[in-house]
Amino acid sequence: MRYTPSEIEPRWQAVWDADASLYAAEDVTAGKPKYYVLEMLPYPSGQLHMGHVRNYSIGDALARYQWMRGFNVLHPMGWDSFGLPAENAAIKNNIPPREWTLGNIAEMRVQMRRMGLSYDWQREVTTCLPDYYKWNQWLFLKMYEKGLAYRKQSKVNWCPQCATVLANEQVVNGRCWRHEDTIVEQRDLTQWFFRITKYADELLDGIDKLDGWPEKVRTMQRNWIGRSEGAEVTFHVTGTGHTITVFTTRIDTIFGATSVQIAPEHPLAKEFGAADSTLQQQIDAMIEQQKLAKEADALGAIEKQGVATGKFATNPFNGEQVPIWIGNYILADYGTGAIMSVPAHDERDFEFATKYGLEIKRVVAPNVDTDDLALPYSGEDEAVLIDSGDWSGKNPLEAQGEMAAYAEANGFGKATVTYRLKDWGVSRQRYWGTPIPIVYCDECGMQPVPLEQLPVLLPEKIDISGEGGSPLSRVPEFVNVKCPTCNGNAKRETDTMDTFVDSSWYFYRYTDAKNDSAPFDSVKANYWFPIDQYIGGVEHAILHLIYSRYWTKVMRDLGLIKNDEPATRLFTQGMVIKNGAKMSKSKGNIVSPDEMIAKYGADATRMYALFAAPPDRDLEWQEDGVAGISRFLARVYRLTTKYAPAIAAHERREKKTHAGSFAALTPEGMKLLRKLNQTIAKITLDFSGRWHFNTCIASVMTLMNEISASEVLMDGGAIAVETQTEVFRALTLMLAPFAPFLSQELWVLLGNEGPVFRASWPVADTELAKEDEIEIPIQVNGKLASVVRVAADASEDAIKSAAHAEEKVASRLAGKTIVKLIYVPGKLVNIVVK
RNA sequence: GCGGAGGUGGCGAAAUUGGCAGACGCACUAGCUUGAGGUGCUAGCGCCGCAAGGCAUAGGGGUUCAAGUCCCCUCCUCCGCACCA
Repeated sequence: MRYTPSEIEPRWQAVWDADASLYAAEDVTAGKPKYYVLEMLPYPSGQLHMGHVRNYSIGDALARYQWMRGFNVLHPMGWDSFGLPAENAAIKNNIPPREWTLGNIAEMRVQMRRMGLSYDWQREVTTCLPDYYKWNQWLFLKMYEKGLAYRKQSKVNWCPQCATVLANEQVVNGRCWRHEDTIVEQRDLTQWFFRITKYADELLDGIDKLDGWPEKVRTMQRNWIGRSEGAEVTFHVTGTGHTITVFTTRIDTIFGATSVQIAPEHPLAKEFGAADSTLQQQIDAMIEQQKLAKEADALGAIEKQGVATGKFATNPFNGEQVPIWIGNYILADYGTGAIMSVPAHDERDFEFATKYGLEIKRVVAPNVDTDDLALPYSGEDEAVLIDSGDWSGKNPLEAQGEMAAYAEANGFGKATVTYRLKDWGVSRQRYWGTPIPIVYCDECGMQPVPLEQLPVLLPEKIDISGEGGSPLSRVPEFVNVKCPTCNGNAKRETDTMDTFVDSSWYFYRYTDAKNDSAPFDSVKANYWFPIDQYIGGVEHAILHLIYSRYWTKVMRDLGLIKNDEPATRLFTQGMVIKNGAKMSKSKGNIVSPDEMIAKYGADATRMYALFAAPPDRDLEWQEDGVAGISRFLARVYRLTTKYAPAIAAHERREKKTHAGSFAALTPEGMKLLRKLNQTIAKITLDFSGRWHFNTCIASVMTLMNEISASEVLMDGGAIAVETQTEVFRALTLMLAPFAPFLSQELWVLLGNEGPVFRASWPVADTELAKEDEIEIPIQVNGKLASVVRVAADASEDAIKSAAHAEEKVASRLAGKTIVKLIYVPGKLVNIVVK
């Protein structure tokens, strides 16, 4: 019989599609241990791409394996379905966003089913539907109540392409995360923010415990949070009532401060500029320069420039007057927007001071013997303070705490911590997102929409032009509303929420997807959480993955869940590339999954995605490789179906068929069973540990080669039907995580019933797996001379004499003296000669 | 510049604890089969060499009986961060 995936796959797909219970997770009362495996939900663009295929093939293999290992598996899927492409499609093709999106979802769901992915579709979550976004609004209001959602005016990132604001996390190299070629602008706007900074320390400290996450992601998150311990010190501006507070991590060097530098956007700069129009012009130029540099993501590249204000400030530690400068390299939105400049001990300050001829005053010296007294010197631990008043002679690290305490005691400073992390701006001036449930009343001011009035529905009839502000603001029926407090005329908030809000908690909704009285039932969430294995692309390392960690902590503090982190283990799979480059439309190197499936079948396509490289590495898509997998599956099919009738008739369904029949086992059968059990052991190990599916599949291929080589023996009766049963049964089970359609087909042909992935994973018999003969390499001076074949339990002496008996060994030993002989039991012999 | 991951045949890769480098697959070569057309099977396939043998895991050095694996130096590729005081 010929292997025809185009016949087998649709047939089983129809069976599976008709049975919603097939992949359903059991409820929380199931007596089994739970296992929550999750792949990141896709944006429904309408077409699955190879990155998805790879991501889902990994997750599906794991889900099926864990089912076979006896776990209660939760393996859901959903749609991150709000977002701009739907609006763009509406503008371009005049299709309503909802219609376009739901159409895409339907198409992609078909593609996923065609791939045979084992999702529990009863738990499907579609974020753009009111039954989901209602809970976004509900959670928003809970956060509003707790002061975690607030409105403020600030400088925000504006993507002209999206015509909306972006959060800091969504700006990549100064460009929009969705539009690589679009430079993000800076604008002043009033926006809604989530107070993620409140959880900065917990988010940072939690990283240490995420030992199931890739180090790379942990490092990126640490960098992003950017915690910096230091101190604030307040300087009085001479002759005015003003003060300047600086932030420094090196308060110990304050006796070496020779100027104070403030950002051009610092409030005092404005003050100074007001009295001096030349100065104001210089300040304006710097502001413009910083803005442009930020937009070009070249803040680090601008040349340091400054302008002296002519004003002075008093160093509260020693009473010295230092000049106040405005520096183009000082950022208004980090720390206090002002620094003290210590040229002797900071590289940047040194550069600046040298350029403008400012005083350089050494206050730290190395306390170890060194000739290198060059400045700037930034040593801390092996150093000592000099010319620093009462702190002279102290170690800098020690002095830092003391000096901050001193500043605090005297009212001009304190120890403090700053973060690079900023609050999460969530307002979007777009239509296709969750409406922010807030109403503005002339009388009562800002009012939250009462919970019982949720959801605030998106109006269906809307004209999206892509121009001029938030589309919702042009829908009077939406905007005009009665104030929930005074019932007077009021207006709705017309911005919608960032779509990253949707994906911050969607995985909780899977645990109770149809709940219409709460986002989910806490009992259910607490049973399933945390996620045991989360799988997705590394591109979300600081976007989705930091937001969802934050959201988990917020929901915990709202009493909804108990876990501190969403996922115990995270796996970031590599990219799928073609001809050395990431697949993309612009490069024209896209390979369509549908085309692959049509040509080779879903099984071969999925299996290739797992075989071609370890899952964490980039994978070069080679169609010839898919053809190779397809040939392999065809061989499995041909051989299994050849013996299946006899095996099925034999009707041996027990796990350990060989138990009573060892005596009847032929040496040839024994050999095959040995290989089988070695393969089971190898795959089981790789599955539980390193996830190297490529080597798993390679070892199944090796087994298959051995079975092929035994065909004559099976035909001739040298390998009995009992043994055949054992071999083909296990082979089929081992293929189930990788090639679900084929293994299901073979499972039934072998006389079994029910889903193959609910059968038990085979257990390796270590006794059977043992070799009775082993090969021992014989080295002479570390170089391979020969290999001897000996009984597995051969004595050291027997192996040594076998080694000496080898002609090639003897010839290399001739005329030499044996200095030493290394024998590693079961591994090798190395004869060292002179 | 800082941090991380990598560099092994023509290609994707394997070598899990320092112990036969290149499993498995692709491509290629030869033969058989098939007969129309990405068929199946058998054998070969790191490099040099007729062979014996030698040389090979980015390059150089070291430790060891033994190094892809451990240590030191250098080079290259990819990713992240980068005036954050």
